[in-house]
Amino acid sequence: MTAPARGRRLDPDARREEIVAGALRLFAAHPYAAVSTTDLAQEAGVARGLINHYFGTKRGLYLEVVRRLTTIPEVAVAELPPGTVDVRAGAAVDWFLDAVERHRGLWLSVGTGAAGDIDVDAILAEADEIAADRVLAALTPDAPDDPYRARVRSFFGLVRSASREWLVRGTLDRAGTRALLVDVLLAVLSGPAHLDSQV
Amino acid sequence: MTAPARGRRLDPDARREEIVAGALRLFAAHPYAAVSTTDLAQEAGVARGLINHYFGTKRGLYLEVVRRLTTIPEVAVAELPPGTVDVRAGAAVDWFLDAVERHRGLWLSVGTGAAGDIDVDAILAEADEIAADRVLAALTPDAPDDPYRARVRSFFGLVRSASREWLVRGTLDRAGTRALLVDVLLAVLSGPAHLDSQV
DNA sequence: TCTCTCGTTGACACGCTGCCAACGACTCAC
DNA sequence: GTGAGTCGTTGGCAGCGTGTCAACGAGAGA
Repeated sequence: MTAPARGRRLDPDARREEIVAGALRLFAAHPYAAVSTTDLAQEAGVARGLINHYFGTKRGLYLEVVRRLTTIPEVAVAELPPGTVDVRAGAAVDWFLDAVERHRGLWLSVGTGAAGDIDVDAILAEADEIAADRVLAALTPDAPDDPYRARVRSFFGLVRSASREWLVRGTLDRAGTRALLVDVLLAVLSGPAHLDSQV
Repeated sequence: MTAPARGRRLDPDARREEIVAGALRLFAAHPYAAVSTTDLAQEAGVARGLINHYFGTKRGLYLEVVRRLTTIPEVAVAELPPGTVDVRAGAAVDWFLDAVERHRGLWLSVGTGAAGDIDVDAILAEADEIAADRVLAALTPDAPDDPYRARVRSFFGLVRSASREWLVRGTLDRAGTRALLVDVLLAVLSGPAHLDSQV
């Protein structure tokens, strides 16, 4: 790392990017409260006040980071193989597990680290909404979305828990995680048939 | 509320209880960072320093509160009706939904509010472990626990998400939530049959 | 080279947390 | 009943972290 050349004038967008990138590293490694604005400024090679100038608040910067992380990657599910729902669901799960394995640390810090604050919940809800749309479009293009969307969003909660069992606790291996996610995803999509037989 | 009679000497256990009770109310209503030790002390009718005396840290008190909330209620699943796994799972879900509906605010603040800090995760993991044992003992008393425990713990992640869909977002009604939980619980318990057919 | 714009800096004020020594309510022996 | 000791309780202190703000100066255009 060469000398950051403090005080250099930068394009606002580029500067924002640098700060967000640094914050991404710190928040991925440490919990929110353990990261100070001093740390954030130092990581970005910038004066502390600049954090507030761009993001208003340490919390504002954090929210921006969360938004980046949870926004679904560009590569969609367009390249899923044709076939039965089972096959396509399996492929989707495989794709997801690859992505998680690649960004392991970062993804865990979000799946684990968020929540509790209403703003973070809103961001995660927004991200889940998008992800749910993609899943529904890919796996049940014919059926109406509405009855299933909430079920799929709920499914993402299990996805996060299962990821932790796999990556953090080691109580599931990758194969076991895959099996669980496929089992449950199919169960989620096969309902709400049980609505008829409910008490 | 009568005058708290400040400075009155109390049994340490009773005092701890009062502080925890007050903290319970505050943390249920506001996020962690929005609650100051001053608030906590005032709510318990006590000097601020006493918080540190009993719990060392504001965080210590918070952890104690989380522990109280997540520890599974005394009433076990012993009174589930006999019958097929489907019937018993349905009854268990109904029991759970009743409990959630009753403690709505508190339960949401925990299901939502935790995570991010390793200590909180540990407490929640401990609580989930206990809950998983109860579910397994009630629904699959014969089968060995090990292959299923991680699957059931993952299931709890979906339980939390589905609760939020139901109580917060309103995208699921109680019947729909029940159907989803039963569907997924049965899928979770019917595996890991898919382990054989995995790619 | 001069000037203007605005990205950037550093110091200031304030709130919150954890620490600690002194206070005094309660207990128990006499 | 009275005195002394115990320990629950208090309030102020020191340090840290955050948000604000006025001033600086790097870069662009004339």
